[in-house]
Amino acid sequence: MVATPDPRQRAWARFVTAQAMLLEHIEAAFSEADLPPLAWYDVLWILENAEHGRLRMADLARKAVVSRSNVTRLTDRMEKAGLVARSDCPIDGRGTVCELTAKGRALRAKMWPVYRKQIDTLFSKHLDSREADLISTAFGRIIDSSNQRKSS
Amino acid sequence: MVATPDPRQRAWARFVTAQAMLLEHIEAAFSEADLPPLAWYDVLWILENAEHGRLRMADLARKAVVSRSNVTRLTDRMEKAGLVARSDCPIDGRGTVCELTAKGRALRAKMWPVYRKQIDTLFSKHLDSREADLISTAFGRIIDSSNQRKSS
DNA sequence: ATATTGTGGTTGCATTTGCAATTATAGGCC
DNA sequence: GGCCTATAATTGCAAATGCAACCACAATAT
Repeated sequence: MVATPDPRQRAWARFVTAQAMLLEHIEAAFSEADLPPLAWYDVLWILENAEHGRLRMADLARKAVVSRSNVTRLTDRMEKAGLVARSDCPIDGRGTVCELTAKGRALRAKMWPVYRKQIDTLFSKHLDSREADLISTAFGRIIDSSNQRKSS
Repeated sequence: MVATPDPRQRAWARFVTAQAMLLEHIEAAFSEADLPPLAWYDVLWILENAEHGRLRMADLARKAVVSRSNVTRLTDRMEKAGLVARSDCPIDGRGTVCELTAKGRALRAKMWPVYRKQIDTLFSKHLDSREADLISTAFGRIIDSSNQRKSS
């Protein structure tokens, strides 16, 4: 490996590499526990924290950072598995609301310990709380700025 | 959004979200410039920094953090595009070495300014050098530990 | 009211990915 | 040498993804 001169570029490179490596471990852990992939967890978690456990498709897509069509297919599968339910939006005839079911809630609760364990051993374990706070605030800035570019 | 109590878990959440958002922007930038996806850049860059611009398939897979079969397909496409060339490994009859071509080198050079611009505006711009260093070292630890888990 | 333009969501199709075989060779052991 | 197991890389097939249409309805203008 050649040294990247700029510390920010090195940070970027490690950021990308770490992400890829950790996701691999996490998906493997879910798979070994006969649980669905991380993307499902994300959707369940987002819905669980939304008002009444429901969200419009587009909002769900934005929060989960996936494309519209992708969230359609994702919820197709999850609906088939009984984890969410779709219904027409009462205030917008075009819209659809995606709602968490009790089964979905239960699955999220079941997935969390597996996920948490991976986060702890792969990630949290290697950070002191000062570092964690710094990473949070720095990435918070990055996310905000990236969000603003959405309009373009 | 509900507040995640543990600062490390919040850091994790933002880490994952930021990654997804930034990759979206970066892929879009490559696409708009009629350039191939980031995965190709990664392979080209890895080869360019390897001895003689060549690497065994398995090593390439490890460095690029992709599965074996995936790297096979990736190099299939890149070979078809004339960016890399495969040949039998002289010291291991099973092996294949993947070598960067002049065309591949040229494409990497052409992609870099586009990539760099995205890294700068989306990522580097929001970090001071102290933060960048901290992120580098923290993620360096995380990557090392994750690598050690590979053996299991 | 009617036309026009915009937005929400889904679908079709091509590309890409992941996983489980499969093939070919290496390396140790007898 | 012959046998057994392990490793390198590829392939087939199913699943997931991205993109460009597409349909239905909303919102605005006239």
